[in-house]
Amino acid sequence: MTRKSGDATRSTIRDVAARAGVSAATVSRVLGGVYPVSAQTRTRVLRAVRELDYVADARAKAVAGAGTPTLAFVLEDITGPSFAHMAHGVEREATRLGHLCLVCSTDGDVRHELEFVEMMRAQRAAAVILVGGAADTPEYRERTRRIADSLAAAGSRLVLCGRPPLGPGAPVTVVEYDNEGGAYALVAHVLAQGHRRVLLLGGKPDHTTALGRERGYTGAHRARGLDPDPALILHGDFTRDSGYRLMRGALEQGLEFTAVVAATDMVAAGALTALHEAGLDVPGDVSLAGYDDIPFARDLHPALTTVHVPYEELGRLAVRTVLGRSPDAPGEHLLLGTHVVVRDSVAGVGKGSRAGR
Amino acid sequence: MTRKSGDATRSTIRDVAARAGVSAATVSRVLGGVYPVSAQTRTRVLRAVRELDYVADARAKAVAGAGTPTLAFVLEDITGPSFAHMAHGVEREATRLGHLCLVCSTDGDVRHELEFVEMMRAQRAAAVILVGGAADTPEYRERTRRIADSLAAAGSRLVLCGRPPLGPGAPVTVVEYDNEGGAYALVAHVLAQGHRRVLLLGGKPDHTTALGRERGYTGAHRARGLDPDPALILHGDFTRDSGYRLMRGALEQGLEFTAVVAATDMVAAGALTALHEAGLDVPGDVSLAGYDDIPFARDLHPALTTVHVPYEELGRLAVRTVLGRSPDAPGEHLLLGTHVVVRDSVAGVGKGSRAGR
DNA sequence: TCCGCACGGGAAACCGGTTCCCGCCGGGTT
DNA sequence: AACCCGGCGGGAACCGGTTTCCCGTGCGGA
Repeated sequence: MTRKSGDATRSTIRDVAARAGVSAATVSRVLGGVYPVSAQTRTRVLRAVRELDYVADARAKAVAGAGTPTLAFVLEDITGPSFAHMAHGVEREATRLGHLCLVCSTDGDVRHELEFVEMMRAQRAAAVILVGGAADTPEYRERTRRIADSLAAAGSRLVLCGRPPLGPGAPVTVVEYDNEGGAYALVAHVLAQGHRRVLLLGGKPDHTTALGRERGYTGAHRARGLDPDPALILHGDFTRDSGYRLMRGALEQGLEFTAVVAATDMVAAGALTALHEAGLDVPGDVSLAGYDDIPFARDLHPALTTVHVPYEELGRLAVRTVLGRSPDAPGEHLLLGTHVVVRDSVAGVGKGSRAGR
Repeated sequence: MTRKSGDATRSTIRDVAARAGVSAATVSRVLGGVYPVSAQTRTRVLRAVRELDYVADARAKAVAGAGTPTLAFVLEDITGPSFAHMAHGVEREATRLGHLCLVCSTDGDVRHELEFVEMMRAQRAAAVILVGGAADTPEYRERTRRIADSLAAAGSRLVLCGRPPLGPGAPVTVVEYDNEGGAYALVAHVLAQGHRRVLLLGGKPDHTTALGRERGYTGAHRARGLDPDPALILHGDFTRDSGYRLMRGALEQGLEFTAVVAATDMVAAGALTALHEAGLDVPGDVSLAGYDDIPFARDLHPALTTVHVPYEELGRLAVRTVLGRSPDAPGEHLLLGTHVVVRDSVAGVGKGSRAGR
């Protein structure tokens, strides 16, 4: 009777051993590398492996203590350009170092984040990398702290990538960038052009990233002895649609401003078309700035002034820092620099009509 | 002596059993769900689990035959918007169905693709999803065919997502979209506006996706009895920078054309900037169209006419189709529709100066 | 009172690998 | 000729779970 189609039988190491006429231990040694094996045995085993198209079960290896551990990263939405770049950095560096990557996206749901981390713990991931910001509430801190402890106790480690530390003593590796500083420099640049009423199209009110950028906005004002009008701070999320809606709303509402600072380039993109639709010229009537420096920022018209964030580097650093590190070493904190890249969307004030009615 | 910090000891099921005063089998049963266990025993076990913060090792479960298999997807670069959307679809549907996702990016290197698939086979992934196009050479087909067979023999399955089938009889699930049809409709739309010399900013010459779009371009011409000038077909890749470079080159070279069709929206974005830098108005002087309908296509100025591809749906379908399917069922082939979305970047010919010198 | 059955739980085999430990065998030394 | 030593390979324990098989107990019915 021939092999019925559908028998989908993987061969095990013992099948290989039987076919090569040796023991399973020997097969393992041939494949494993270092243990001395005679040339003749080796070729017999390798032939059997080839004939059976055998590949050792990575999970069984892992259980037995061999095998390279996998890395896990959890992010909100792989679709966001900055997330994607961080993820890319993580993934590249991980595979360069020979690790596989598990990925989960939470869609912004905190419960999912929790579930995923639990799953990653079950997978015995070498590290769990939380990519991107999060809603910063007391419960969040406490919960994340517990996760970090739990991971550390299991020999793994939590990494916060693009998210601020939890507080002293948490067994967490933090790799973030100077979020506030970037916003500060950007807004300072805008103010230096003479703008005094600059609209902030922010993110969710308690989101760490949004918060940092908002602090930079406020700080840059204060540094000039200015007090930003709270009415000029709007909240949405980091999507293109949010920028569009917020901008339309502000326009319809007759808010007065001469410049707009968007929380992200995507938000800026949406805001830009809203501005265009309202017949306003950028930067003639209104100046506009973004944040993130995603690749197509220069393809907007006018090319978008924004702040550059080394997202990919961030991801790479996250994995490089966390691997080869004792699981319960004290927290480590890396802070990467940002810089504003000046293009054409911010100009001096008072060169055109003015927004608002 | 207290627990020294650094002992990073995971607890095993036997630890839990010992603490609860039962056997490991019982712990497994309590956690597993269905087997009858007395209420008292259950609570004792659960308490021990909680006290030890125990999580069962997913890899050990997998070896023992329990546990949910993971899914794997391999793509070129998570950073590309269309890739990201497919990945998102895959990931969302997979977690909805309770599966974890492994991700690898090949950076366009075929050898990496091969390595990764081998790794996924070692991981005993339920399915391996190849996301996005690839260079279509005879070796590619043969190699991929072998991979498919090998995966099928191991009870897994290869899925091609956004990539054409390999030929008859391959144990492969294909979920793609009407790449050629979309390009055909788009170029037909451009031709209908009176354009006769339309420049194609294509992808790599033998890339499946690029090829399909090129076929659509040619087909639309032929259908009108036109013969496209080969000099108007340029090759690059799918990035923004490629579009920019190609467009600049075409302009400097003095190529004659009244419309530009870009292989992707990203390419179109780069091309648009090059056009603007050359002082040309779009669509006054030159019409421009893209492909993919990525979210910010409408934020370019003018808003980009493009073809919409249901990328996320594609990813979702890929996992839904492949799960709950016998591993060596005959090949299945799903083809999703595309449609052109008309915005402002394509206008009638002869309304402005003209590109080329 | 005795039998049988359902219920709950333990021992052990198993999943597919790795690795420790030991024994065999051939060759060089004394 | 006896001894020792080193290179190879096999048996078995182990990793951390699941599942089969079996047994002791307590209960209800005859």
